[in-house]
Amino acid sequence: MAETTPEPRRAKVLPFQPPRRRRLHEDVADQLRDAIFDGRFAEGQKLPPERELAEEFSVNRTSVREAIKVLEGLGLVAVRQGDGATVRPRTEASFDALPAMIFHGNQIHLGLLNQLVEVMSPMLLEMGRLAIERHTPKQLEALRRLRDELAGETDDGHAVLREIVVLLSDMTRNTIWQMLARRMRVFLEAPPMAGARRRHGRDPSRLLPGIDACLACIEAGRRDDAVGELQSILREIYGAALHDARRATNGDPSQ
Amino acid sequence: MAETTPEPRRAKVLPFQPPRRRRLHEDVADQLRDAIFDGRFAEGQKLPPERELAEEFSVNRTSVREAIKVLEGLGLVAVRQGDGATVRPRTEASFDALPAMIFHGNQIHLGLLNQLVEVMSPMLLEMGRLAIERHTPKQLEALRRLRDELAGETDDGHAVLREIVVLLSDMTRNTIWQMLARRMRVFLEAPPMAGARRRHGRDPSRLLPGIDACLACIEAGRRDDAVGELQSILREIYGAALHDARRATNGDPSQ
DNA sequence: GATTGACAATTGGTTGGACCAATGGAAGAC
DNA sequence: GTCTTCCATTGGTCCAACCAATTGTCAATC
Repeated sequence: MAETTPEPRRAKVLPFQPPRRRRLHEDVADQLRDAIFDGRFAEGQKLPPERELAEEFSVNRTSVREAIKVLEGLGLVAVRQGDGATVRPRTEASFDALPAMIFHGNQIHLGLLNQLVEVMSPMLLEMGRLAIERHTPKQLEALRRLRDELAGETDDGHAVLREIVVLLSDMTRNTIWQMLARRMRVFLEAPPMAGARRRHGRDPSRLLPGIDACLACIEAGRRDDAVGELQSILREIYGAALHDARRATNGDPSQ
Repeated sequence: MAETTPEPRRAKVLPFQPPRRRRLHEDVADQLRDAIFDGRFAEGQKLPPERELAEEFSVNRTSVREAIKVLEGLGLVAVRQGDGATVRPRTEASFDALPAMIFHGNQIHLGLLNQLVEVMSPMLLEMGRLAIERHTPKQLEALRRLRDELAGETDDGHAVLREIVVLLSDMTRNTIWQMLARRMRVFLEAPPMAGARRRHGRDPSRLLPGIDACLACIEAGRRDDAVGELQSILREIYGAALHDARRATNGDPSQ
């Protein structure tokens, strides 16, 4: 496991995605899901019978069933034997359905994204507060390493940022926060958001002064000040994200 | 739809549950899920092949596949063709898996429940803050009606409390909060939690003074004071819930 | 005429079996 | 040793059939 050459490790040229062979039912599920969000299947309305959908999609009924099972898991439809699959109210949906609700094709549902930020903003601040309160020296050291990585040459500063959020969640010693932080990556890595950031996003290294200030406060034992710095950083991040999203949907010239 | 007899509406004799015929794959999924949480399948370990599980459960391979699809949706396993289904780290799980993680058979995972309260406590307070800020007169009226329902004879005060939380989420005019509040019901209605409350729970009407105080502050336009009252109410609720849960797991004499 | 009960069509649930496709390790070639 | 080839394992898809719940219909009954 020990590197023979101590020189800085090679940065990945591109963030290649593993080819992840798409399964049929995933394709079917995505199309049905989008149809629901489009309103082509309204709340309370019934999906066509499985046998009919199978013919329409030109796949076996099995694949349609698996797709509907996914939608059921997302809380988008309720299935009853003898009856059919009924579209449930949007507010009953699972959080796992949120990315698809917000990122629609290449469009971004700005209203929902704003609402999400409104919810997550105080949440992340609270998470940071706990992290500052409970971290171990070893974790603080890891945080400093990530800070240095952000400062040095890195192929994807945004990825480092995500790592920082995950590390903060670990610092809270709270499993729920850990789950939350890890689930959040799904939003940040959603293609429309990642694309917008790639085209319009500012360099994450702009956050370094704030991070350094926050670290300094932590080391000095001034926790409240550290939380204040954290709040500034979060505001900056949210602002940038919303800005990128807005530009991505309102006529993007570079697209 | 108008009642011909204006007398108080009949209270349901029993909280009958619809028979909800259990589907095979749900049973299989539950057993596998519990096996994962028990540690019978550790992180990184592989589940037995579908064909083997089918034989073990004495069901068709299709049912096993649907069950595994559910686990995949919950983020508990990762499936790869040609390889198998690998158990993922607990922190990667979906929130939808949380109820099963916390309520295990008749036991309650007190540690996790505490962590959940730690996360939800500031969240709900923030939700209430928005509700107080943005509510419409009509919604406030609905809130007063729920308050009166809690004060009068009601068959299930806890159900009314849940209604109040949902109403508060609607007041925020934020879809994400609405989804959150509605998803939360799953936790509160989980059999072990509901049972503990039925056996040890105090009457929710004890919260009436706090609720009235909060309403008074809202009407007087003193929002900050209203939030303060809300905080007291939440603390009371959390305390009671944790108390009930503790008694439910630590040798319950009435059981 | 209203209610009840039997019936049939519709639709999801389950089964068994077959074959395709990706993975990973084992055997063999160099 | 290293690389390639091959094959057993395992998930993915398909097909055809039958079971089971739901719903509406319609005749029998009161």
